Amino acid sequence: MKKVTAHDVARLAEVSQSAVSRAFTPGASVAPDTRERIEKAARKLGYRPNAIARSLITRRSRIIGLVMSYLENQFYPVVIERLCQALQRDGYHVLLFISQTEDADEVLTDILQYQVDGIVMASTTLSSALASDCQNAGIPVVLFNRVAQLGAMGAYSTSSVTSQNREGGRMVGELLLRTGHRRIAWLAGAEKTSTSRDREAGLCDALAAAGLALHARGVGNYDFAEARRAVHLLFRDPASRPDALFAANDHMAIAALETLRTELGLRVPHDVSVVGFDNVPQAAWPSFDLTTVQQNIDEMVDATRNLLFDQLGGQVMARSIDVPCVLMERGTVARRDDEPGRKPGRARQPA
Amino acid sequence: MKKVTAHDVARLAEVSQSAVSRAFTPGASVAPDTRERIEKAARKLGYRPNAIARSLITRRSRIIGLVMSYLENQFYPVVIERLCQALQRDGYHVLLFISQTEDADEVLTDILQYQVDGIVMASTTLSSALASDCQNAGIPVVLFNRVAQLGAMGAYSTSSVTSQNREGGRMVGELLLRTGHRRIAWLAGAEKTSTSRDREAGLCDALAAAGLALHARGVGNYDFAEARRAVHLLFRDPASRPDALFAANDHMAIAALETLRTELGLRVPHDVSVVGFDNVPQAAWPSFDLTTVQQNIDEMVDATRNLLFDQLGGQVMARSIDVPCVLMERGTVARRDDEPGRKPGRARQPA
DNA sequence: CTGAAAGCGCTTACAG
DNA sequence: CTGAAAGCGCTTACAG
Repeated sequence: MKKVTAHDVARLAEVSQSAVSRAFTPGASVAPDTRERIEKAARKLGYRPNAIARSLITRRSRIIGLVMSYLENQFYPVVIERLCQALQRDGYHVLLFISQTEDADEVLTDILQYQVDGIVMASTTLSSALASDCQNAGIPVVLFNRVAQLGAMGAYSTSSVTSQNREGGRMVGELLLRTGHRRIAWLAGAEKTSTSRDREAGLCDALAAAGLALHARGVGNYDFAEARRAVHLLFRDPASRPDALFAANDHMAIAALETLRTELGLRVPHDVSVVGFDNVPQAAWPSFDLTTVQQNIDEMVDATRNLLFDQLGGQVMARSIDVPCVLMERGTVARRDDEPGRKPGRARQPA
Repeated sequence: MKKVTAHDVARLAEVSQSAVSRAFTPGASVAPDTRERIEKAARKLGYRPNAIARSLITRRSRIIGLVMSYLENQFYPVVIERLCQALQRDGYHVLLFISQTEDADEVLTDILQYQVDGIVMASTTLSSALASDCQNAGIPVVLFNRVAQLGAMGAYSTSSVTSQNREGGRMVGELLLRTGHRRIAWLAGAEKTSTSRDREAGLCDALAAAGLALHARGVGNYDFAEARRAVHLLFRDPASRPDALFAANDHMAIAALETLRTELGLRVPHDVSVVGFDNVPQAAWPSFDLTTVQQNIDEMVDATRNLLFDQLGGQVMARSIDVPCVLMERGTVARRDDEPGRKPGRARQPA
């Protein structure tokens, strides 16, 4: 029941407590036979160095705070898993916080008390006030899958790791155009997130290059039920029904698929094409076979790790890294070239 | 950049460091105006008490270690989310560890160094040797969704929270029997897990009560791809094809659904009924509409919290709690009463 | 290589 | 109510 400390081990091994500490510090100089005596005593007593005490004196906790807001989207569990494993490999550990909202400010006060060495925020952002607090405290923050909103002054920026979302959106736009779609609808995520905005911007880039604009636009707020409602609205009028729907993430794309098939009696991709973003595990399930844009999680995790550790060292400037994403063509996009009754210039706008 | 400590605040507020500490300790006695001065100074300096230092002196970290092994099964992300939130409400935090295997021994050494106040292990178990280590160290451990394997001596037992898995299995068996199924197959999870064994036992209880036995049995090891292979084997021979398949969890049930429909050309539930266990979010999606047994996560989380906190107090004995689960009847089970060519006694065994 | 000593930032009896 | 002091379990110069 009593916790065994380095002193106890020292006593048993007949050395000083300092020696015990050295024996457990990689690279410290201890004579081989001393080390052996210490290790034997430690084993006998079941001694484990107290990481809390070590953190206090070294002023590094080897803990990274991870803030998440919702795990229903299967993308995030995968992120947690990969990130934890990567960090564990480096001898770091993850203190997990669930924030109810995208704005993680209140959770942060908590985190900071734990003297984390760094913070990664996935699917959440923080106010520029708190970002500057962290900067002052010398705690690196990296946003995962979000980009910092520039503060009023643009004064504090936070490092971030994302996919090349705009490029990804553009790829989808081009695919849809190439396969003959003309009435392309966009299903937005949370409007203020960079992911949703950038992907939409990319889509619009592609459309604009072809002299087109968005045919319609709904907001699903990255939520299953809201996406369902938005799809109902988007497809309410048969006369102006979209021929393709690009959802800001797979979670909503799947909601759309379910709604289109089950509630609206439309066939995908025969009547409508659907594309998502993320490439969550379910996208590959035969029931969905969803065409989507794959976010390269391993590369994103790696970039996060690197940003974190670079900034742990010294006072490095915030940096943003965006990793390429790749189009995963599966079964939810049809070719519409030969679609009967198609009116090519229908949605065309004057440049 | 410099960290601000209680001393800094004390100096500015012109009080002792002890006073500052008291001002941040709920229930400690500080004069109102002193407290005000301190709070003002703290605000000005951006002071946040160092939780690490506090942990060292109070010998309670208010950190709970959470060990998980695989998050692909959507049941676990939901568990993480609820458990984190519940613990955060109590002022505790979660240090998350991902273990590659069901056996979490190696990860535990790590955890123990962090002086966690308690450990919850979900989808993992630990050796009785380590369980006894934890017991000696006074660190409560509760298994979530697993039950302790009794050690060789039966000496150390670990607290656990599960659903009433056997009862759940029995309910499924009875449902299947009631709806006229006779050739009932079982798709096991990982064979050594209590969940898989208990659910199977419940199913067999129900069958035995009707004078039946398992028609066939496969092993999916709680894995999507393995479940798929097992389903192929189970349905290889058309002559002895099961009329119902009960999978040890939804993750495998969905794999079975996909395989049955896409690769084997069977209709569910027309040709085969399928039942799962967990009631993960996807089970409710129209594409699956999976009949399953719902695990009551909130109650399980609550029980976990209570077990943890009971044992935090004193030297309470390990306890096991099993919470009721409920049958969720959806669309993957058919009535087979009027099935043409059915042979009622086909699989009947002598008692 | 090894030990005595200072100190990380707190909490908490103990006096006053 | 408040302060001086001890101490949580370590690490790390500093001498030797």
